[in-house]
Amino acid sequence: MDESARLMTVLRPVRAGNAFEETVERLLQAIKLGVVAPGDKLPPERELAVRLGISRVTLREAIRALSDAGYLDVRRGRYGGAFVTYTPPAPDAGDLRQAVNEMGKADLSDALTFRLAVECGAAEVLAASDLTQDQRAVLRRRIAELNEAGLEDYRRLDTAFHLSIAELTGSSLLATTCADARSRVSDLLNAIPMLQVNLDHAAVQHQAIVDAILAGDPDAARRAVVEHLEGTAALLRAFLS
Amino acid sequence: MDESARLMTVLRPVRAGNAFEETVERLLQAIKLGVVAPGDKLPPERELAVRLGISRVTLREAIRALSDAGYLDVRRGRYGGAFVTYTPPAPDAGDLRQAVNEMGKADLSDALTFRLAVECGAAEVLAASDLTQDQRAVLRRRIAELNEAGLEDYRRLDTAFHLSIAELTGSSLLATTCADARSRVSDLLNAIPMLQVNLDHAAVQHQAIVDAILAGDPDAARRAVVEHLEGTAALLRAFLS
DNA sequence: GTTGATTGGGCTAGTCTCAGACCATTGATG
DNA sequence: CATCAATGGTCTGAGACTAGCCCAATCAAC
Repeated sequence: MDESARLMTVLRPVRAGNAFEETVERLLQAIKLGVVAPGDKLPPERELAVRLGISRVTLREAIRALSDAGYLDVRRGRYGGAFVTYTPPAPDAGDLRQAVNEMGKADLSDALTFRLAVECGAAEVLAASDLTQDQRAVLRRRIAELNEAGLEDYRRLDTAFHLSIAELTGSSLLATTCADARSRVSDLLNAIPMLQVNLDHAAVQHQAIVDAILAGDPDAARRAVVEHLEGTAALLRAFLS
Repeated sequence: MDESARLMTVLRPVRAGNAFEETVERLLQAIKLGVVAPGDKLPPERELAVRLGISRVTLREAIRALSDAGYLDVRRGRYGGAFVTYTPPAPDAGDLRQAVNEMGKADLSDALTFRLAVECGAAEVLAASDLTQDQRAVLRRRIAELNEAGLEDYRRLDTAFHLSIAELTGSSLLATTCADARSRVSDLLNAIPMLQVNLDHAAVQHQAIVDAILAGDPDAARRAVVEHLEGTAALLRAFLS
């Protein structure tokens, strides 16, 4: 509202924390989004440090912290590495209520709005572009994998499906932003009980999104994404005490 | 496409540069987006350092660099400060061609896609929400100011109009993201000659966006934003040699 | 077994960044 | 013209971060 709202927006902190903290956060994002699946290992420290643009010392501190916290199992020697041991906790309504309230009303609303906007934008952009057969195949494969998934893999493959939409636009900025938006609510989504009724609904909605994109209909894509995301968003908002 | 596309997305550099570089970038964003207008001054160093979450020493190095580069005029003593001296260079087709090609085809496409997605998303979210009278008034005021602007202030007020849409959603994440998207193409936009015919078109398109938002029609809002942004996007793409 | 490639573990010297204190300049105000 | 509050300018010691190097453990291949 205020004329100086833009000052707050642009002159915000340059860094979200020190290198160690930001690295922990990033690795946690990779783990929780299932980018490295349980049982898989992170890239070797030397390579990972280069990718993340930090020193190996700092990376090792972050890995150590995640290892201590039970997310990783680090093994030495050839064929060793940092193996992901984390599996999402079983959904629990009590945990959900607690997590939602820990986050705070304003932050939750911010995150949900953000996610809605960027995922809608990504789906629309994709629906508006001329898709190659390969791109169409990726979408179809992701949704097929998701539909065949057991409860074990559902969250990870759901994430993979959603992020694929942004990735297929070819914009890495958009892909990064959608991944960020998803990770801000991933703990909450994981705590939502997975009832068969809801999974069936989600499957129909996922199909509607894909159909709209493949049909090249941005308006339909937007509506499908809104319907899909608003369902969980309304549920989460209801948990605010 | 690749299964490991997500690895590239998530395990990207934790930091875009050192504290000095990131601070210069941020101040430049504030200046080029017109968050601090020419002739205005930045907040006092002590306050700004706290806002940016960096030490005064680092902030001063960044200010010094921008002062040396001619963006700021630093004056000591009471009522002193770092005054913005930068005014966007006169639009020039040659500069534009050069700037577009310096940026590279992939990055330009990425930035344009990103901006399209997030601005569409923001407009849709805003159109889908119940707007207060205050919010409606802000939108109307911004577009009125823009329509009355001289060539001098046009770019700054155009930016203000676009960013207001994201700000009005109440999501600071979304506002930040839109500001980032805009600043990635601001140099290019500034180099586009401002022909009266184009300004007239833009005014009509701006009005269409506001009308759709005020009418609560997300689909119409999306179409209006797409039409508005695709115009300049197509122009920029055409400049790729 | 022995070897060798790959990987995590650890050390050091140097640079970047910070917090806090103090100095220098300016100009409105009395 | 003297005062003084606000602001930029400067210094210092401590801690964070880095690059580069070498050590230690592991295990497939020979």
